Amino acid sequence: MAKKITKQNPPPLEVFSVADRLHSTAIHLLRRVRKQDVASGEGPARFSALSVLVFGGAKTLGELAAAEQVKPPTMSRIVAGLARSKLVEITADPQDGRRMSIRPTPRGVKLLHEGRQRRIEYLASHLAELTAQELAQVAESTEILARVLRNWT
Amino acid sequence: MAKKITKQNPPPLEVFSVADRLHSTAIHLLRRVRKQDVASGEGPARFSALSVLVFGGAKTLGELAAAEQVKPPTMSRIVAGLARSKLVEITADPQDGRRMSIRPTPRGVKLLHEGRQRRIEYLASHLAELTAQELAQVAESTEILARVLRNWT
DNA sequence: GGAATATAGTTAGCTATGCTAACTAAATTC
DNA sequence: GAATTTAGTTAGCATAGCTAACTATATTCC
Repeated sequence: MAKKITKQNPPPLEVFSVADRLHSTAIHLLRRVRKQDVASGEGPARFSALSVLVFGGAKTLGELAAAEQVKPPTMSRIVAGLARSKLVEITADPQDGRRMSIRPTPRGVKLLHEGRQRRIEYLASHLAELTAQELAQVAESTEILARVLRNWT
Repeated sequence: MAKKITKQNPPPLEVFSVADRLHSTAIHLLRRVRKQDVASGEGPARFSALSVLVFGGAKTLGELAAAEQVKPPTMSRIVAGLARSKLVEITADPQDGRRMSIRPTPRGVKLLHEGRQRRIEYLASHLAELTAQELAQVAESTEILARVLRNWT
């Protein structure tokens, strides 16, 4: 197993510097890309929730809230907005009358893919200035961070 | 000079895949870290604007809005909030009565540094699970992306 | 079986952040 | 000195986050 730096040995200064720059870079990257999402008529929170449904299948409201790291009332409103735009449909759980099953409509799937396409094309057009090597580095680093996020408490 | 992929040759599929995962990872990373910022009593937009002032010195409202990529009315309200909390002070420009000069107060500088510390410690505590090699990879990739952002139109 | 408790979601109401449209006030141009 | 431009504000709308308090259904426990 690879050597791991754990919380028992406090992290070296280098980690703080990386954390700081990573944070600032992530903020400014998203601030730009977010505007593309808004062009679809749905805000980023709705978009992100819809993408969980499209790629992860039907979910209850609580599961969606947990996946998106927001509280149930917040997700309740996001889902209400998606339902109003007919991007998701909601059915009652026959086993448990308190639960709802939320699933994307064909319209929802279509809108997600279009928005995703628009956003990715925008980001990709800027990543296109990178060399193949740099792109590979960004790709690898993204996977590393995605793993950190999965282990996040 | 290294081979560059330019907009003249459309980007390969790989770029889209990286763009997509980068976007999703950035969203989820920030969603977690944002909660630490809120713990300081000021929201992320105020925090970010304050950091521009602390590291970049006094600015007019328009300059701040441009730096933060928001419209003037939005920045007007952010600055009003910072002023209400006595984190910035505002003086009129003696040369041009329409312009305002916004600068951080000592209290603002202190709060920024504390919040930054808290947020960075939080992020760093999770980056601490990485090996030195992985951390270096994330660091390098962050610099690459920061460069892309600087060149962004 | 029925009361107490736990769980899933909603409603109400607050704050913050984004926008556009329309305004005020100061500076500049003609 | 009138017209225009520029800097910032105000008003009003929508999204998105929260907590507190509510409803309705399930479960537990006597």
